[in-house]
Amino acid sequence: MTVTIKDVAKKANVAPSTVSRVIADNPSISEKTKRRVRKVMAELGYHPNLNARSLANQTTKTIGLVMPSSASKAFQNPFFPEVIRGISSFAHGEEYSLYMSTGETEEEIFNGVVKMVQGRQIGGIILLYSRMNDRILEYLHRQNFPFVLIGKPYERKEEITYIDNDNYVAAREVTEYLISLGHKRIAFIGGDSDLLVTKDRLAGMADALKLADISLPAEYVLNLGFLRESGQKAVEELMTLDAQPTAIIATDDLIGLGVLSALSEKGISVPEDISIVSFNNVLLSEIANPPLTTVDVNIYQLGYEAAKYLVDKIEHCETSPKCIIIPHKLVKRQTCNEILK
Amino acid sequence: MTVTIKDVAKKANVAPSTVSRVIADNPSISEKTKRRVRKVMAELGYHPNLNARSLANQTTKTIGLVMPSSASKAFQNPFFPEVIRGISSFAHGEEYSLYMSTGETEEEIFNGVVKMVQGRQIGGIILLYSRMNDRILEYLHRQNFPFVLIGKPYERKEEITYIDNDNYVAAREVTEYLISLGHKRIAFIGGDSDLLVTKDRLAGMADALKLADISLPAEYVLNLGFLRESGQKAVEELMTLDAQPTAIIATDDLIGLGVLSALSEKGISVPEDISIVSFNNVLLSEIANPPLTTVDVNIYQLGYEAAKYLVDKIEHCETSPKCIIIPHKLVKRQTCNEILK
DNA sequence: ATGAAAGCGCTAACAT
DNA sequence: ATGTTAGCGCTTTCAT
Repeated sequence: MTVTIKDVAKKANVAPSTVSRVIADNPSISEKTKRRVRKVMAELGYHPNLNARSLANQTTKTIGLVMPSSASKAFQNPFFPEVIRGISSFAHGEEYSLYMSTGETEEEIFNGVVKMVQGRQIGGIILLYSRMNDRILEYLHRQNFPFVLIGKPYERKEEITYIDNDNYVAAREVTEYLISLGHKRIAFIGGDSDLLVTKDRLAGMADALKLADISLPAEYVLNLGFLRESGQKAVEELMTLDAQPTAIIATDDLIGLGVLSALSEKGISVPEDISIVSFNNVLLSEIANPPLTTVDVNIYQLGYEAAKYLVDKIEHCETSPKCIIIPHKLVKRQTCNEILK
Repeated sequence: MTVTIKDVAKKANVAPSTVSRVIADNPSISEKTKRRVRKVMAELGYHPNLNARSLANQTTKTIGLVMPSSASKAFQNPFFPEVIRGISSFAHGEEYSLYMSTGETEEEIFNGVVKMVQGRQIGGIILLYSRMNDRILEYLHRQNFPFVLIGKPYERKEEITYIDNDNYVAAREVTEYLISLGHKRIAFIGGDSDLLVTKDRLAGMADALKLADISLPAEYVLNLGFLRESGQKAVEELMTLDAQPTAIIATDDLIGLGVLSALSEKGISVPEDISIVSFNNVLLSEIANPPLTTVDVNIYQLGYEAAKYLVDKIEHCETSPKCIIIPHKLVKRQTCNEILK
């Protein structure tokens, strides 16, 4: 039924191995037979069975993707499509495809990873998030299976290849910017507190503040998850304070949006009454109303480089771990005002 | 190095075929040996090589996903993560995984599809978009390869299984709602005009208008792609008109957001000066400022059902094409006002 | 209830 | 430069 390498071989009067070599463009086959074989392949509509190939040579040109538990709606964050676009773009150039397992809980996801690793379905893995004490990361590292991390490893930084922004510096810059505008009461709204981005950005902010001799009261630091409610709840809490902040740093555009909308519901105007800076520069931060001032972290690039270094690892057995830092850039739009007093 | 079925067989003192049967939970193996074999599998940390399995039995539990050309940033629309979440959820229950090829241009995507189909990497395909004259759809249909469509086929409706909303009715309802609020000058901003959703929604709106004896001038119908600019440009055009619309129907929340922000830039307030309804009820429509009145099309459900019917097709050779309509619901938030005059 | 053996479609020594 | 052959790890008749 399906046309195999044998059919091609027969029709082209060569051995199956020759056909195989033609597919691999092996230099030891004469141009003449190559042409002939290729012609037959086209005529017959031959396409290699990739399972058979993978089985025979113990490799597969596919990359596994691991997202944070999709049950958590974090997945709705446009960050992910965008990293994937970056990954996909590099992958395509190298003829790699992408594979996703389908768990929802942490346990299921872990099992999915084991299954695709041991089941030999993928040649390497990209972790699209980074959190503390990650079981999956532990497993991959122990297995010595090729993987790269988007974000920063919690421990063993020297043994793991990861692609990240300099979130510490980015947050520092953002804070300094706010300070330069005259802000002294600056609040921080983060995503999940076990995510490393959250930690790094908070650290950067705290240091910038300290350097400027500005205090960061505990009530100004909120970690409420990555979603809308995060922004909403944060605003509730912040606004009951005696000393209300004049500026807010949100670790994610989605949170920034939530803050924006919560503020507007309360009749507080941005940037007149309060300034906001968020992170990521997702498409919709520009559509926001008013458009968000945000740190462009080059999401696409994060994905692209991740794929690149992973393929490197897979194909060239590139084993020495690397740390790749993608540049960021503050995009000033309309949510920050100077404070005069 | 890797532990195979033979290793297990040896250690459990049975034949490889027996192990294979244990994996398949074949009833003709005694519970006793099943237990024994399973124990050995656990001890050895055995995991089946899925390539080998696929090769041997010519099936594979993975679903291919096809998105619209990711070069077009349509992919940034949170619609996709959400459908995928739905797909993933059902798929997981059936132990299916997901596979994506990585093309960017139409041509590349098409080749990717052929490769995964002929390469026997996937057992079926879900098309996450539906447009006119789609080459991929043609191909799959001709090959008689199991696939389902999210959206509506342009032709041969009776031969294709598709999951869709009743976009025509939804648009009618939305329009009637607007009419009931007193609006008579209603504009339509659609995504790509060769997408079938756009057509259906426009048709529904047009009919509702006709029924109410309200005209729909050509200048009121804009199709400018799915993105932010779409909303922006549309507002530009609409606002130069002599008879400016008092309400806008946008076929997508992202467009709705764009409109919102463009309007606010011009100092036009929503819903006081102009009303907006959009479609999809993506997470961020709720975060919008003001929160968007939108049609919840149950994106997750679209994905879930798509996966369900695809698996049905694959496993039970369910061949008779079906049309599944997912219910929609108008979610009234804060972008529509009554018009008094 | 279990084993032996052939074969899925391909690659990779090893020959020639 | 090309053919022969033996697997890759699994499933599945066909025996027993």
